[in-house]
Amino acid sequence: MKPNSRFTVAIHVLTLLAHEAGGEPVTSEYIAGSVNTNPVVIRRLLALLRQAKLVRSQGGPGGGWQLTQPARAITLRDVYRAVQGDQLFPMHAGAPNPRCPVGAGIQAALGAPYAEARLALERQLGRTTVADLLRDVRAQAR
Amino acid sequence: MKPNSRFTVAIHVLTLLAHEAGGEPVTSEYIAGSVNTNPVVIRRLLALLRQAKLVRSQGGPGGGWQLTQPARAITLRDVYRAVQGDQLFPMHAGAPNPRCPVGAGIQAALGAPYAEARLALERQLGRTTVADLLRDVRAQAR
DNA sequence: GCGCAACGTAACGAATATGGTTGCGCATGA
DNA sequence: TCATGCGCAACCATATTCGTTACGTTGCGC
Repeated sequence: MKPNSRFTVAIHVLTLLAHEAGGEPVTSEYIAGSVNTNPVVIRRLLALLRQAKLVRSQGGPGGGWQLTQPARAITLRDVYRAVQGDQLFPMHAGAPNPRCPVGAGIQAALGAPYAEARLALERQLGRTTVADLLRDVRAQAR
Repeated sequence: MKPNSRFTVAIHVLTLLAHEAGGEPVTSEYIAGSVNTNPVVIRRLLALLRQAKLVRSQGGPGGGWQLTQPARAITLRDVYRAVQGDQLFPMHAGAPNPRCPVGAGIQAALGAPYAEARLALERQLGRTTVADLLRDVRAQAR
């Protein structure tokens, strides 16, 4: 899948917006230059972040993208939930054989462990904020 | 990313082996019947689990697959590490722009949070064993 | 009102990953 | 020696992602 770099790119973009915060809105073309991709790709991704109310966009000249919250208030958990809609651990492609005792019950049995695993992951992601990353990136630049 | 059902299928297979433990080795064809897929797919997956020393295989008539450890000793963390070789959160496809301060440092800044997130996930997965799942599946069957 | 700048979105294609299938070689045990 | 079952490579179908083009829409400034 698999290579789904949405999460990493989303964090990159938000960190960039935090870096430029306070000035003019940032255009998707500028962002695309930093990520090294196409503006449309960025807009597609930012549409997800806007649904999650992490950013807002403005059309017209002088328009672009801005954070709706201080970077300190945005955790990686928020980003994860905004862009990673699919299941962490997908189930079988086709359903397992219901006539086999294990096949019949395995998916139900996995529900709780999978949910707990996702919670544990999100709990840890909640400990890092975009502000943390921005500080780290700026420290590297020296 | 996505659909990588290897993890779920691997757990299914191990639970099935635990269910049949004590008797004859189980053939990949029989397992494929429970998972509802092709024997070759099962053998490909079991090859990974064998590398991790979770199962052993035997050729010839009466051959098949068996667990190398009691189900109580196999955690979902072991399975995860055996079949999920790739990064949890892939980085950018192409490298970000090194002339942008954020692009230059974001991947390095993400190293620690990503590693901690993976650890948290694995720690939680380590709390469930194949024996737990087998008990759950058998309880459902009643 | 006009025009430009920028987003919004649909449509298409290339590249890649995954899962399924076939085929054939090899080891093993009766 | 022969049938059984694994080992493995090759191939195809499908799905997803990412990139790109194209076109519509919005909002600001003149």
